[in-house]
Amino acid sequence: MLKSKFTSLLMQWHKKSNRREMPWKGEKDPYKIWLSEIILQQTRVEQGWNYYERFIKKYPTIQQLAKAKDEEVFKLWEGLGYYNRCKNLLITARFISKELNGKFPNNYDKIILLKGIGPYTAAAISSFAFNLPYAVVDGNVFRVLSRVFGIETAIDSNEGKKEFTKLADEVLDKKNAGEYNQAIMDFGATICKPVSPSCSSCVLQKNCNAFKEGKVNLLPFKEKVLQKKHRWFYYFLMQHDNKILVHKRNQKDIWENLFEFYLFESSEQIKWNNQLVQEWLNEQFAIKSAEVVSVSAILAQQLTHQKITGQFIKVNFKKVPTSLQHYKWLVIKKLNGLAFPKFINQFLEKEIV
DNA sequence: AACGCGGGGCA
DNA sequence: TGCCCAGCGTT
Repeated sequence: MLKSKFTSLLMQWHKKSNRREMPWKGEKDPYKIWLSEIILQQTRVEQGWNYYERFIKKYPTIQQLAKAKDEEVFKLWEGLGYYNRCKNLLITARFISKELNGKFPNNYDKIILLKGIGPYTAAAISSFAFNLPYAVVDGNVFRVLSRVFGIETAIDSNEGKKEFTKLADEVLDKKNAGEYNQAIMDFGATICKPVSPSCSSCVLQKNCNAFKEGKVNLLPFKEKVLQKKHRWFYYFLMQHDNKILVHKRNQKDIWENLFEFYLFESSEQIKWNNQLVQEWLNEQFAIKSAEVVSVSAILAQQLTHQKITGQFIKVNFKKVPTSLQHYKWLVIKKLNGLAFPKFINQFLEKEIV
């Protein structure tokens, strides 16, 4: 199909048939567009929707976000995943607030320099807020273009990224970049879906290479295979005097910047029981004044790249061992002010600590 | 250029 | 269970 025909058919579809409403659509405030785009990175619209509304309500301007405390913002981000987005959100809000006098950069080259903003987000902000001619390339765009034009280059290869970026730029409606970008993403999300796309009602069907060749379900093509790790996390809820031991994760690992309890990680399963816990405590902390309160059922969580299995073990110290004195002891009532990973929250929700 | 990073929804 | 989602930073 001619590239110009693709563009005009897509724009016609958008004007006539697309009724996908979202809180940030038609928004012109670059702060709100930026916030929505960060939230939506690798995240479904439905999943990010409420987070967006809570952020805008609590922080209506970038200056207010910039002034917020880290822990408060992470608490609001809790459960959304990819927590580096939240860290970079704060870095960029504070940078713009302090160094740019609160004014969001208004051109692509400056926007893409901001932390947490890559080619996709820079194109999205440039086109939606400033109607600049930059084409977004996200999962939807890879899928639509690979199918319509029958491109089999792997989208997770460097070559593929270049090729699709070039094509995306060629089919962009440069005078209506914002509208076009909305159109192709909505089209990918509602018609040209990953699984069971609506080819029978697709306005591009007659011109779609993948449909003609029967390759719809083979495109887009990926070459990398996901490797999954299995880890065992045993969390000890060390309690003493209405306080509990918490720790902010600070390694380059999952859940960085989130809180957790005292973690004992193992590469294989451990069959804990009261006696084993007691022995382990004696060995680890060389004290006998710890009482094993309870050992939870085995819980599991499936992440994209890892499977976490583990248990929660409550321990009551009559006296805090010296080796734990430099850890952070938090009043239990304040637990709900901290952001925890889902794995921990699924335990806390049904358990009164 | 390759790899690691969450959580949810769907077939 | 496996795949994908309005991707990005690090090494």
